[in-house]
Amino acid sequence: MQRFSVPSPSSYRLNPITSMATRSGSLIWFRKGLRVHDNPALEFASKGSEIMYPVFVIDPHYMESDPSAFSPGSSRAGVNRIRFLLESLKDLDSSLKKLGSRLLVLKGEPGEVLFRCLQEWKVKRLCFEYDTDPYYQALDVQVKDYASSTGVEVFSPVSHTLFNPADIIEKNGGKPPLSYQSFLKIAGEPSCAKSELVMSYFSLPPIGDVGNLGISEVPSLEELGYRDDEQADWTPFRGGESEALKRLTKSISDKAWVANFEKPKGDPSAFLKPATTVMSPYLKFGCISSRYFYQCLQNIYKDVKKHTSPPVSLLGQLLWREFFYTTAFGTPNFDKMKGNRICKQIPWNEDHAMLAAWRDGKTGYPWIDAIMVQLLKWGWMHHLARHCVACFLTRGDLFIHWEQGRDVFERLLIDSDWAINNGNWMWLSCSSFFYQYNRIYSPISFGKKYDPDGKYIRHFLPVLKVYI
DNA sequence: GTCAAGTTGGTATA
DNA sequence: TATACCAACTTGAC
Repeated sequence: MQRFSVPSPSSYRLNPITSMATRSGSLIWFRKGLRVHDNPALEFASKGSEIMYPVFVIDPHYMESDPSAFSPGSSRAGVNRIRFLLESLKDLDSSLKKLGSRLLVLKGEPGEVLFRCLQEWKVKRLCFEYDTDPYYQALDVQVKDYASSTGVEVFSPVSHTLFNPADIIEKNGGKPPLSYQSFLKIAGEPSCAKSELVMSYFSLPPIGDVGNLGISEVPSLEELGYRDDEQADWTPFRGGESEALKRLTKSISDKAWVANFEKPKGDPSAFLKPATTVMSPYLKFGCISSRYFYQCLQNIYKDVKKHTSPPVSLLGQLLWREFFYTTAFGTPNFDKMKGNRICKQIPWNEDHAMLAAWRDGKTGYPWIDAIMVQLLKWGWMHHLARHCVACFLTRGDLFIHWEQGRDVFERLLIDSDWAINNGNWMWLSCSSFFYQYNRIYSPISFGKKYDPDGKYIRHFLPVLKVYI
């Protein structure tokens, strides 16, 4: 069980630093974790290093425009998420510049680019946040092998999540808990509950000689091959750590709201002022630290007489994220029906025309179509709205494979997260975690309940304005 | 074997 | 407007 033996961040700190006399400096490789605050990889890279190379690698497959895709974007991501990522990188670059550093942007296949950097710059340390997604699990093995074979010390702390999923799986006897309540019991309190987080710096080490590796500034959308008129109604959510911290501060400024938050009671049709914090895209890219978010919530809970609890509370939402990260990490083929031991095997229908109608917001059910248009235009919709369209596509109405709905969400959501997206699609299709298939979200009455005047539907389906 | 499980719709009742 | 309750379901945890 090699993949579960990941040391905790604290044990890394105790390791002696083994530097080679001929090497100097460190390289911090940003992937997620696009922030300065509470970033242990950045902290370790900057400590005791005279020079530091902050690197982000643009993978053209992920970032560059693919005109053959079903919506504007790259082959793997919608343009809303690409833009969110670019904004996050610009903000990170600007924060680093204020501290005497900058973001070095390189283009190419990430592993190959990184090997070239390590060769050229002869750093003694490579630091990057540990990542449980299969893409990084595979890539990071190669990178770690390469680094250790060339005498580079690797520091890869767990800081994207509150818990190390491997720890929880180990505590549970080698398998992830499959119910939320048992997850809570096993997980207990995260270590960040009592630790102090490094939130800011006076300065960071300067960058060294970058050689001839094709370093650039953070590119614009146009430079990646997108036309600026490609999407008229952009997502209203701006990327970046600064925006994330502002949004968090504002979201939790109303202590009574935080204390009384109950996710199921939110209004999925509220779009001018969403019923939730909309912190998910910032958590996805690590523009905000989940551990800082956790501490902010605990400080508020301490100050109020009573507050809601998981699973429905705001803290409960952070823990849902941990739950899915843990089950995803401990389940082979988590993103597939076949070969996935926790997924019910269901003979789903093949229907490309219906799938396309669902995807493009053309089912004829205004409530369903408005939600899908919000997804296309904004890359975000309320959690319950996601439930409605996922139920509709799978067990509720069309009986189409959850993997096909998952693909559409994965591409279009600005907060698209591998573990959470796959977990929720299995949940909604009654393939795993939840099995009460007789509980169906009505594509008509559910919308009427929350949007009786059709304000939401009219906003995202303006063609209906004349009728309702 | 028993119990509990975040997030349904519809109806009855206060 | 809010709440209670029923119908009819499977599975994980213990």
